Amino acid sequence: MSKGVTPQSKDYSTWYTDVVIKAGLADYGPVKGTMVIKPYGFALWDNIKESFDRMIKETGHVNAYFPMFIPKSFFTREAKHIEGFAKECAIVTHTRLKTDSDGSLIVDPESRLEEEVIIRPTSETIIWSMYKKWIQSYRDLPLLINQWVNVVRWEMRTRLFLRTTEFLWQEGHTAHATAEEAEEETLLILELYRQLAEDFLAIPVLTGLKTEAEKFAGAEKTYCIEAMMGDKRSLQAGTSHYLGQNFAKAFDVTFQTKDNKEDYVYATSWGISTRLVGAVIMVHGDDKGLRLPPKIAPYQVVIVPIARNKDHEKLVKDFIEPITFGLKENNVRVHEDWSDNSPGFKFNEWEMKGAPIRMEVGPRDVENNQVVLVRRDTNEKFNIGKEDLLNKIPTLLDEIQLSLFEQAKNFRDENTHTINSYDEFKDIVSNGGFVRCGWDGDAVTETAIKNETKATIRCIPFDEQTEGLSCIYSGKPAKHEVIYAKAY
RNA sequence: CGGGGUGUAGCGCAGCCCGGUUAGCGCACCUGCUUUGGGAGCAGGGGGUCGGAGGUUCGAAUCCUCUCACCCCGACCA
Repeated sequence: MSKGVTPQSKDYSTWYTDVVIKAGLADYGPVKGTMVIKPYGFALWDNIKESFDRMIKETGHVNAYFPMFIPKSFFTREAKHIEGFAKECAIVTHTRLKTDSDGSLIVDPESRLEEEVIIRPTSETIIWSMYKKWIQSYRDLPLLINQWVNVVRWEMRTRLFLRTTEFLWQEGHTAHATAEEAEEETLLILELYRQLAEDFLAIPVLTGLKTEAEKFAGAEKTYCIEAMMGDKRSLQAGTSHYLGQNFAKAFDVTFQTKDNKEDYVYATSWGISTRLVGAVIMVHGDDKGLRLPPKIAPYQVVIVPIARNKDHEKLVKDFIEPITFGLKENNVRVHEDWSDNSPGFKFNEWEMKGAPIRMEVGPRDVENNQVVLVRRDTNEKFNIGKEDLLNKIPTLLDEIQLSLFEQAKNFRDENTHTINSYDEFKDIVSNGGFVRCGWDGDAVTETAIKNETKATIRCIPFDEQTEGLSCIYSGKPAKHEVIYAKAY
């Protein structure tokens, strides 16, 4: 195994894969497109999960579990929904294996299912089939259910965390008595996603609405958070859908209103996935590897002891012990690396793994009653007295969290352009970056631009300014100001 | 699904053209000693149905046929 990773400037996607593998986040599974999330990578997902789980519980949502197997017939109910997912479904057709006459293992043809079962690519259909049973009156509403599960979308090309055949996510599915309330819910969740991304993952995001072409199959409106990766391409980091009455009608979910009338239920659904781990890697990572925001880092402080002999070892160990204890008392996730590797190796290793703070402790430090701290975000290296540590570390972690966000935000802003001509547009888009420009609102224009440049409308931002703006392609008056970029 | 490529130790590869000792190298791994403030050194060691099947041959990693798998590039997706 070679040292280091392929530099970003040489080949960004190889850099990405190198980091994922060498930082020990994930590995390839035996079936094409599958991924094993290793403990260090899963810790990241666990932290994201815990944080968001807390947010939705504080806003009245509850967790449940629905089966991963969905009757095929459910998918025929909502026309656009089936159209959106038909091409990437895994289907269970048999329930048994048997040994053939020549000793090989085969699918038992006798075990063929009468109705095939679809492995969920998303759970709207099965959830709404159940909601039909659970909802009778306005008193049953709103119904605010979420689940943390795996889903399967059979993809042609895959990339670890960003696009895999099976991935983990949360999917929220809510039912409401009015359209207004459902829309409010959609936007509330979008705001929670924004907070999660910005305050927790230190990833600045644009919020806005997807165009008709880009919205979720079966939705009335799709809102999204959209982030710029280190190669200036865009990544959809979370989506929140207002479903109107589409699924209620497809699954015949009605309720009695206060004034004793019958109406279809209004719905939302929303999701974030393990793709967010990919976003963290690509937004913050550098040529040394990961740079993890402290709030998500499995270890916020990694202590590298330096000892030339057994005496030193004992000296350093005794010195570190109360530090580790004190940090843990202060809810700092700290790790002592006593592995057999050389200090130099450990420095590189923990830089690869993105630990926000490295603490070096050797005999010299013990003698001076101090330690050496190194910030992963700035490479800044400094000495600090032992007695100041417990105060300084939490502050420093906050600083790193903020500094990573600021760096990412500056990068995005520097690479976001407002432009006046289509030539300029093509130029910027081909070199990577966001373009903010006018769009006449016509799907034909959208498709034409996509075919000519491979860039898509990432979102119609909430803060759009259409006054005096004209369409970058057709020259007609702009219906919307939009963000264009090449996307993952 | 169209185009290109690769299968030899855990990983990365050489050997193949031109068949011939016991299939080799780097990294990783194991043991021991010396080391440790930016990827340590030396010595010893373990590990292979050469992707699979068939064929040619006295003899196949090497030549022929078939097959399987995976990777990269183009149309869809969180």
